[in-house]
Amino acid sequence: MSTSIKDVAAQAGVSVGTVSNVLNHPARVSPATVKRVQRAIGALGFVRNDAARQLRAGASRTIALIVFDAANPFFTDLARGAEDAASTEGYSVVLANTSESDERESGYLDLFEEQRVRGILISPYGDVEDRLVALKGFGIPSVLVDRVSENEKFSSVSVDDVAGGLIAVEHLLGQGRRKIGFVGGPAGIPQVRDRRHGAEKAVSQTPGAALTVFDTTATTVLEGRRIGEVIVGMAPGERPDALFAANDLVALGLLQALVVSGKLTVPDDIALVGYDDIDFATSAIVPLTSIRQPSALMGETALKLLSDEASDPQLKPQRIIFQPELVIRASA
Amino acid sequence: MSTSIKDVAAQAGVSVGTVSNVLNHPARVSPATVKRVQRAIGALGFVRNDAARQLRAGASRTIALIVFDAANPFFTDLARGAEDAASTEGYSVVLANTSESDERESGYLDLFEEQRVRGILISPYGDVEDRLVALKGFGIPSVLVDRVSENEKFSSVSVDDVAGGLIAVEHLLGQGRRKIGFVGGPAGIPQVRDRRHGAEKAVSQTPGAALTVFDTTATTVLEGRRIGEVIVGMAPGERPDALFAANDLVALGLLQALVVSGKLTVPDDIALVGYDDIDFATSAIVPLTSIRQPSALMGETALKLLSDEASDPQLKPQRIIFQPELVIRASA
DNA sequence: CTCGTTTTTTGAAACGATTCAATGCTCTGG
DNA sequence: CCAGAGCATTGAATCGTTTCAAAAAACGAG
Repeated sequence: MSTSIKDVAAQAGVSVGTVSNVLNHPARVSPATVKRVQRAIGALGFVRNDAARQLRAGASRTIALIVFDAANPFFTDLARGAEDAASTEGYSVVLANTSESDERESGYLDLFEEQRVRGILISPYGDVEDRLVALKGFGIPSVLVDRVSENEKFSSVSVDDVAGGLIAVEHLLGQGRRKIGFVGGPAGIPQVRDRRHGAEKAVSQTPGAALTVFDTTATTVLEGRRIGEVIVGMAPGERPDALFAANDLVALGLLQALVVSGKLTVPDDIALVGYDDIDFATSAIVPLTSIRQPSALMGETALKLLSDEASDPQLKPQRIIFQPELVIRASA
Repeated sequence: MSTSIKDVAAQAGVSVGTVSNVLNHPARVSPATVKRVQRAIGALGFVRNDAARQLRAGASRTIALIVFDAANPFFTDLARGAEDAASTEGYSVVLANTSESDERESGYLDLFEEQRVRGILISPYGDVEDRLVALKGFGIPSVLVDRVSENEKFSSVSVDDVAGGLIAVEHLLGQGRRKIGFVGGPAGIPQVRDRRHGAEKAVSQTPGAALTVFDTTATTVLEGRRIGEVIVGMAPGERPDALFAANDLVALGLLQALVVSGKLTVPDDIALVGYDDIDFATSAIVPLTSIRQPSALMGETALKLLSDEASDPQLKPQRIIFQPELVIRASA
């Protein structure tokens, strides 16, 4: 049906081996022949059949990136970093969004296993480490992103959330605030837990400082608003003079509730620090001080680790932990 | 290296043809044999090699979705719709994000052509119709999303943005507002142009109504804020009593500027309608009245069209246009 | 002009599945 | 007991590349 390498060979008057060499190792072929073959390719509109190539060559040039929430700006930034790195290394990245479904996550793992992708970048949703071990045995390496490997079997790229919580609250303490509120939850989420631990650590190092925890059922704008209203309703003596939110969505919700009330100003009455430094943080009513994670760099790094592991499967797993960074704006 | 269908056949004591039938046409094989083969598959940890399958069978079960901004909630919703539909039709969807780069868009088209994907869902960024025509001749159909096909060669799924503009402004007029402001730009973007045309149409149908256009350089929160400050600074007599924003980001920016000024209230002094109904619209300071596009449904529909076209290439292109819907909240 | 070396080209053998005509087997009815 | 129908199974051919040992061609030195 479609033109194959054989047709190209006939058209150019060379053997199929030569055409293949033009495609994959041009240096081995004389310049004149290269030109002739390329002309034939152009004339016939030949497109290499990747399935056949992969079947024979064994390895694909595709890397899969599996995330559980493609809508989260953090992941889209990370994806962009991975794509950039991939294109310089000669790989292509395809994205799979599992929409927080175990079933779909496992379905995509099946798909990519059948496709024999070169490697998998994954921010796991369900419990997939066993599955990834099997894939590794099968010759498909993985690198975890935004999550460290529990059994040390995989390389991972993540951020030190304890440090993030620490610098956020240290910043608030440094401005003389003493009654700190931590807003976030549920406590089961590793990221939330770590950020809170960092906050507790900072408070415990400063005499006279205290931390109150406001638990949320999710890290959303709505939950932030709910807590914000609670705080507005508190007696002035009880009320925190600074808030650290588990992420920027929660922080934006808090901000809205405080501003709308008309009773409290940010940062004069209450200072506020968020987490993630999403685009919206800059353009909030009061531009938000936040903790930035190097999302694109994380994607880039993860891809490089994966690429290294793909070329040398013996490589032992590396754990890379980035340090977050405080971005000071108007809210604290 | 890894186990092949041949190993499974040996283990189960059947021929390779039978193993293949178990995998693809279980009905043709006796139940006892199916069971025996499946046991062998399990014991050996066999995973079908998709490259070999595709090489022989000709067609892949993968559909590519190419978008130029994976961070836009509209596209992530659309992707979710497409994925849902795909899984019921037995396809898998992989995402490619071109990040508004012509070069990358064309690179992904190359990749998917080599991979012989079953079809392509694309929200084009650059000028790729010629490229898509070539792909079609090659046996790979495409369906355009959120953009109609200029040359009628492709099926498309989009939204009637003129109608969207019309119902938005009719709603404002219905509340007695007469001095309408349209905020959006640049005028070159098809979506912006159409929404504005709809607004003009509504105004022209109502005696005494007038439309002022506030041009923006991009549809962002920042630009919305900028215009919002301009409007706050206008003399009360000149000032619009209602605003229609080209999208929700602009609307949120406007809202922030108006609220922060403390001089104007929404919706009493100025009513406000946005477009897209993004998640943030609900949780804005004043919950935003907006125009909703059925993004997930659009993805679902596009995938079905593509699936139909994949099974019958003769099918003539269909143009499906959804009607947008007014979602009334507090801002107008 | 010849011999040895290097560069270029050749072509057949994989890769691992699917397909399909051919064969083997099991019933059923006469 | 046999012919014929209907299932189940077989296995060789095939898809379009890449690979690599071997052949051919080109080149240089003596």
